[in-house]
Formats: sequence, C-alpha cells, structure tokens
Amino acid sequence: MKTQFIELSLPTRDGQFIARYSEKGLAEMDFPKVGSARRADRTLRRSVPTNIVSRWHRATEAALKYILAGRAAKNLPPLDLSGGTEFQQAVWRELGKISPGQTRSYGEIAQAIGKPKAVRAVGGACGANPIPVLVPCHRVLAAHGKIGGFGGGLDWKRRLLAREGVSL
DNA sequence: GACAGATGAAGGA
DNA sequence: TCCTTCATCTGTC
Repeated sequence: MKTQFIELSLPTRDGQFIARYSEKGLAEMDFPKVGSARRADRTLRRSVPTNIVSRWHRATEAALKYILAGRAAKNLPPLDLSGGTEFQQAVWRELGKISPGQTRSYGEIAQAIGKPKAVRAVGGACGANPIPVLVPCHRVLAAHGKIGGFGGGLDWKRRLLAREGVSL
C-alpha cells in the first residue's frame, strides 16, 4: 500500500518548489528543478479533501516565502514525517526548533536528541529530510562553522543562510 | 552482515 | 593550516 500524495507547485521568486501532501499533512518538498517546467502540478487523489489541502498549501506557501526571506514562518502546515524512522523523526523535530539566523552543528543535534555520538547518523537523517527549508536542515553546519553538505545543493544552503544573516 | 555517510577529533607533516 | 586516519552510530541493501 503506497501512500498517495497530492502534488502542488509552489511558485516563489526563487523558482517553483513542488510540495506533496499526504492525508496527514505536508510530506515532501522538492527544490525547483533548473530548466524544467514541471507539468501537471496537481495529481489530485480522492483520499484527502481538497479544501483541507488547499488550506495546508496556503500555509506552506506563506511559510516558504517567509523562510526564503530569512524570517520565521508564522504558521506551518501539519508535517507528515511518518516516512522516516524514529531516529530521523527525532532529528527533524530538533531541526524545527532552530530559529532563523541560528545554526547548530551535527554534533549539537546529536547531543540534543540524547545520542551525542550519533553525529554521522544525524548527517544521514538530514540528508533523508523530505521537507527541506521547512525542516531547516540548512541551519545545520559541520563543526567549526564549516558548511558541511546539503541535499538540495550547497548553493541553496548558502543562499538560505545568507538570507537569514548567517555568514560562513 | 557489510557498507556508506551532509561528522568529529587527533596526530603528523 | 592541511591532510589522513580512525572511532562511532544509523540506515540501507
């Protein structure tokens, strides 16, 4: 039984993000694909009432624009993190606590979830994060302020951090 | 099981 | 500094 997603586009001044919603909330988000005008921005499934999804989508769009502007999102849509393991969900929840303009190291995240030695695993969980930007994995740096890596590309990470006033 | 990974620390040049 | 090596933990195949 595969989860059915409702896929909607999120046009921003930085490109067109793709958001996918499950019956529980926002489940995935993609960065804009360079040079691809992805067709069919909505593959509606009957499993989720469209009025609920459109409400989530408005919240997602507003939150995304706030974060891209380097500010804290006022209202986040419900996030469906059930696609991850318990460990990954713990990491993602911890990421959600980081305020704009603040950064943490992988080691600090590992400590915060009570597994100070699981630093590499935290990196893995960040890479597996299905909802970049809203789950701010870009605010996690390697030790000593090094940028580390980023699933959506280091350019995005630098850009997002710069908008929040973080200098590397 | 084996292996890889968005780490981190230590040691040597 | 920079590079290499190794310990460590988790997820994936």
